[in-house]
Amino acid sequence: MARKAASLELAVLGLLHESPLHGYELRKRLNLLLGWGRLLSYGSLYPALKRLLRAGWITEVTATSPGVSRRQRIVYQITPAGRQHFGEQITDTGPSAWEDDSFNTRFAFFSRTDADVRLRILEGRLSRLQERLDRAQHSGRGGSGDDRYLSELRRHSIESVEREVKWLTDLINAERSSDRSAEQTPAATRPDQDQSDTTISAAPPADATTGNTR
Amino acid sequence: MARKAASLELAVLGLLHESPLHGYELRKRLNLLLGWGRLLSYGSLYPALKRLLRAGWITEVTATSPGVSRRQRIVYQITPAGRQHFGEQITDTGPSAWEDDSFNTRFAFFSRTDADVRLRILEGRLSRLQERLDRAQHSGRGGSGDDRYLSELRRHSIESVEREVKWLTDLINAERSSDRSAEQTPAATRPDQDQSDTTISAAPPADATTGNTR
DNA sequence: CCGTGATATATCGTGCTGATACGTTGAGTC
DNA sequence: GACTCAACGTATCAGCACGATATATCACGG
Repeated sequence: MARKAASLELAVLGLLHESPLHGYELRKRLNLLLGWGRLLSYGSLYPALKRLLRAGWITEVTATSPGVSRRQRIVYQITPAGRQHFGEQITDTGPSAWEDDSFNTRFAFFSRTDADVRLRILEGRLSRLQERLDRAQHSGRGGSGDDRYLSELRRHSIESVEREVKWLTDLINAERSSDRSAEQTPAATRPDQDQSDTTISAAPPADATTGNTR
Repeated sequence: MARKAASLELAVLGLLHESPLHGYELRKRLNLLLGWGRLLSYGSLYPALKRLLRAGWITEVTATSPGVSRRQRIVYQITPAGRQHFGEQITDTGPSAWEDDSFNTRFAFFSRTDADVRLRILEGRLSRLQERLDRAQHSGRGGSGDDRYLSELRRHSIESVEREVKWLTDLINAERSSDRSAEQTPAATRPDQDQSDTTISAAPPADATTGNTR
């Protein structure tokens, strides 16, 4: 249960891993890190922080002003147990590491992840997207035959997923190269100035899509 | 309240507008129509149907077998009041018609929508996406400075939104053309065989994305 | 006939989302 | 110095989505 909850908690631990933060700042960073669309609400953040407190992964400290302001703020810190938990979770390639939220969170902390784990996660994500693509293409026209707008919507959705697939494929190739040749460029290494690539393009979480979701 | 709920109800009314359906079939079609990612669960569908029943927009009929099977099925039909409500909602360019779910639902029923309303919806959606783009580009590097993976994630997210923007722009131009020249090709009219277009590309709901969302 | 898988209806717990409330701090401005 | 206003900051609530699960019927093959 709580797939999304788990990835939110993981993201919080990841941010606190670097430095202690208070709620407001935490929300801003989370919104930058994940979620370019709808923003994370306090109604999700605070309950998540409480769960983390209960589990002993973080502690809270009431701090009084950093320099000028004497405004009270509640600062959250990660505990050693929390660091350990974060390490286990980020490494865990268990079921569900390829879902939208979970994948994004893990990807955001890739620089703290081992190369082999990175590869496993990228490949898992890739196969998950390919499944979506198959389902979408297989369904063909869905019920309503020849509606122009509907088929345009579908075309665009499929193209989006294809773009996403291409992105992952490039990342995987980059990982493999840097894996073989010592430990060089870890990231994307976009082929060239790109533009006018003959291959297909794919895109984001099918859900959202111009497509999507919802 | 209930942005998502409202768009789900609208989608159900839109499907029932064509023909009566039972729950199982309704779910399948909704999953084709919207949501290429996570599928709609009965835990959302049945409560939505109950809300629609309570409001008097649909009625349920227990049907016994279409041909061979004498299995009981509960078939839902739209009422005249439901048709009217659907017409009002689909035309309503009120606040919130540009959100991910809401926009997708409305777009899916574009062929039953007047040309001027289509344009208003597309333009509203466009400006909403442009806002996202501005926010994302403005934020620049968000806190963590130079993380290779993080910046790659951001780059891809932004590209996705740009692709989405381009899609909408093309659609709007197509609408304007067909608007001026009588009432011809309503849909996309992709420029040519496409591929290797020199312009930038944009994409789906920032949320999902490789970026993403949600 | 018995198992398997698609069809079909329904509910429950967990917790996300958007709205809202309330209070503080700092900067501008007249 | 008093006023306004936006950003900061913590917190809660109603409504509802989601995933899991329970139950049952039907078609088909072995």
